[in-house]
Amino acid sequence: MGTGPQPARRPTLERVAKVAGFSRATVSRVVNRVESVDPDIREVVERAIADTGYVPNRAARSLVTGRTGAVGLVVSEPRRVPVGGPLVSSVYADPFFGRIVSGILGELGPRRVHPLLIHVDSVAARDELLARLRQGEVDGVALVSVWPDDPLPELLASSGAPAVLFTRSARPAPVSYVDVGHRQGARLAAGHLSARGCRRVVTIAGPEHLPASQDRLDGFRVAMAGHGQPVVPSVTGDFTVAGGGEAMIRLLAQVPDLDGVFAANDLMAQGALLALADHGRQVPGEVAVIGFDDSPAALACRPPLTTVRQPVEDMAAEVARLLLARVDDPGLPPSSVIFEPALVVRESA
Amino acid sequence: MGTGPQPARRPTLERVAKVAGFSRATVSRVVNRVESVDPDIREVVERAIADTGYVPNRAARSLVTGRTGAVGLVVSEPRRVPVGGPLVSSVYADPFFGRIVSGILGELGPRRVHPLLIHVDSVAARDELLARLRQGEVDGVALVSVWPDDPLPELLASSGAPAVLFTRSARPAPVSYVDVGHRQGARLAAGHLSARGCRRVVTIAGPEHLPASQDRLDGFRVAMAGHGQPVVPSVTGDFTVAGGGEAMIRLLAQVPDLDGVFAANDLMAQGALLALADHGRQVPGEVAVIGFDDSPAALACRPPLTTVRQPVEDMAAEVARLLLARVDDPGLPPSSVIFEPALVVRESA
DNA sequence: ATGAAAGCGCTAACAT
DNA sequence: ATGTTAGCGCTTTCAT
Repeated sequence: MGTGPQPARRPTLERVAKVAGFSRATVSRVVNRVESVDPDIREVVERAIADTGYVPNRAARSLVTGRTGAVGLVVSEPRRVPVGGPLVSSVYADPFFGRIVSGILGELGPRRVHPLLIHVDSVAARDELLARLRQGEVDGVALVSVWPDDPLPELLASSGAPAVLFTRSARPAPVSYVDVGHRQGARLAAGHLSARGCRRVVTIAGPEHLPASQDRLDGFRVAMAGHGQPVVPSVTGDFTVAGGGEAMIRLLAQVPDLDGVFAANDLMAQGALLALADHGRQVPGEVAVIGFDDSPAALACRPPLTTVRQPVEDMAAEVARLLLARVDDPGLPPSSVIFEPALVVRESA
Repeated sequence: MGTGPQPARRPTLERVAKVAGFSRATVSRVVNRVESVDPDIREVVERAIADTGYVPNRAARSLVTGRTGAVGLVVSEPRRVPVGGPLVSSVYADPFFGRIVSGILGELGPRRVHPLLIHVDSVAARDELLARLRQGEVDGVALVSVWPDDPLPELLASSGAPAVLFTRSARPAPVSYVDVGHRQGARLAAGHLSARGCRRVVTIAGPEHLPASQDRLDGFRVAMAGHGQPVVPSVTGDFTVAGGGEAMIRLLAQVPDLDGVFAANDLMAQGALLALADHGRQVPGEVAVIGFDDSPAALACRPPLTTVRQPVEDMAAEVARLLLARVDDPGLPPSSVIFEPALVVRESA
């Protein structure tokens, strides 16, 4: 490799300009695809760029443009262990997170922007995020919050930085968000259970104060009332398999003759299925079970889980689109997109 | 609120200096915690920083220091759908990925560096990553590769940028990596199966050409030979539940009287369990099943899965430590850390 | 259409 | 111990 004795400094615009025989400004224009450049000159410059292996320096560009080309993918969640301890979070292990990452990456990748992963689990971390945002380290933020009553959406809104939430925030705030029709999904589940002839239906709700949990629960209750079951016993779970199992056991004790279960997510439905099997209940014969999400876990259940599908990847892609649009035009007003859920009938109900 | 469409310019060092009545250099020293600053002056400056709400501009700092404070978390995987199609990847939905993220975040967070998520699924994306690395957009890279014979480790090594791999690369390259004792884990599984009295054992291997798959398979075969079973029928799976189920069905057809199964990961073991149940085989009575990973899925299995535990979070944290050390001191030679696997006995074997 | 030159905000020599 | 100053590499008026 013909590199001289000089420490191999990366080629700069200056260098390319020298090689091409034109000014930095012209090379910059070519790099940034500005139209007004003579085709012949452009060609010469492009060759020089290729020859030198030039790549623009992000920091320098950032410094002048005020843009970084990176957005924050923020997961906001209360800390479970004392500060200083290891990071314990079930969010990342939940396939839901992975689906969000896939969707966001799919949309961001082609636009050449990458998400910076930021975990916010304390007030300090929150302040730091806000500071970084103000200071322009990221151009915007996609927020996934599982912190009940999370103040972050409001703070983001008042910071004025481009931000889009994955699911509505608990407290109303003027921020864009992408969500699924939780109530509608719950209604789908209620209708199916009811049509199957279930008359003593129960539900395993998600963590309290999370809008998604609340909406699924309310929606389900209202719909079941419409189907002639005015009271739906409910136990709160934590969106994990273990939590779903425990909730199911309590429900079984509370309503021994239950014949239908609606779990607020697939992982809890899976736990419910396991608990039901442990208690010798036949599914769907004696008890019908419906989950929510249509996560990969739904297929790993026995019997395969009937569930309310949430197009997470598409939703995440929409989050990315909305965010990018706001980074390009900060003046855009907040907007929201609600996706339709769909009932996926398998064997558990 | 009162904020105009123009984001108010952030306070700069200059401004803080003016407010404090000292020079930019002194303020910079305070910000960067340089010792040689008069305590009294430091206090004045600190108040000025608080009053102005100053936050250092990363880009400017980066431009002069050549550091960004961000590292790349790269997932390298061959593309499954044509370029232009959506991003289809099972990697992110695998709890394994989430555990890696948790581990890395836990180590990086306190050091205030954040991972930039980068998906590499084409030669173009690979070149871009390398360019970004050269150009200093990230200070280093943590690589998770599920691309058999991935050339990226070698390219990373020759790029000279700090890089650490999660698991050894297929082709030997002078790069640091963190891994688990695959052969040892496989040996543990073989020993347990054998001690239980299994005599017709089979294995569901991971994708070919991945060192991890190969090592688990070889290690298992060698160990079983030592236990008196010289030939271990094997079918290759793709690390998914569905893949494990299909492999199990083929194995059942091939070796109808099998009495033990070692799956190269928990997801495939889960699939195997499901298939076994569908075929009316009792686990662990008629067939004992052991997985690998000890992922959350292991507990969601029925019966709960006996498996070889891989301390993924700890390993990921070590990846982060090794990487950070190399960012701080680029002269450090490549090193590798191998974690010990452990047999976790539950009910499936 | 192209070039010259002025910074963007910061750190790090070098002076004092 | 503190201040002065010279850039880091780039985009962007403003001239030409």
